[in-house]
Amino acid sequence: MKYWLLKSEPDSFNIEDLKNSPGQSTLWEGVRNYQARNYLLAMKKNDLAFFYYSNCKEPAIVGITEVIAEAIADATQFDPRSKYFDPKATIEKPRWFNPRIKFIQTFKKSVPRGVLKEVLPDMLLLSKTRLSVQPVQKHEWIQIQRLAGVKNAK
DNA sequence: GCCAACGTTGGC
DNA sequence: GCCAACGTTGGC
Repeated sequence: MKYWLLKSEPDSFNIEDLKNSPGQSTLWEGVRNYQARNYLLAMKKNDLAFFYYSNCKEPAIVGITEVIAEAIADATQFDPRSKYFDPKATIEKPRWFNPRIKFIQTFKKSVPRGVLKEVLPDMLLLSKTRLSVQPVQKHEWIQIQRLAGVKNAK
């Protein structure tokens, strides 16, 4: 099983929005960066992902989601009215794929970027500023849950 | 709101 | 294929 981190701007889609979605799940659409794309393709069912708030007052990891379906062709790439439309993508050869992720929990105590800098200074999140999907190491995963005060961590 | 980092585009 | 120009991300 692998661990991931997904960035979202809380003004556009936050973890409450995910919780309130049908089935408490959503397709992770709209990523148009090749490195992130490769990570999205590598996200497999049962993998877990942190939900991170970017571009906001207090950037932080706020909760946990689980991958429940993998590598679904991103519908927005075929839609000329979508801002994510990709004229080079075809139904036969899609270029962009989504995992479906499900809400697991919102941390009672979110873990701010500032704390991550102190405790886990080597995290990819702190150096790869523009990568919206990233892998998380197991020891980082465990440590962050501890910082968030999660009991029965997995 | 500023601006550094960095990915993408397009002319040559 | 290089690289300047440009656009976006995202912390601060």
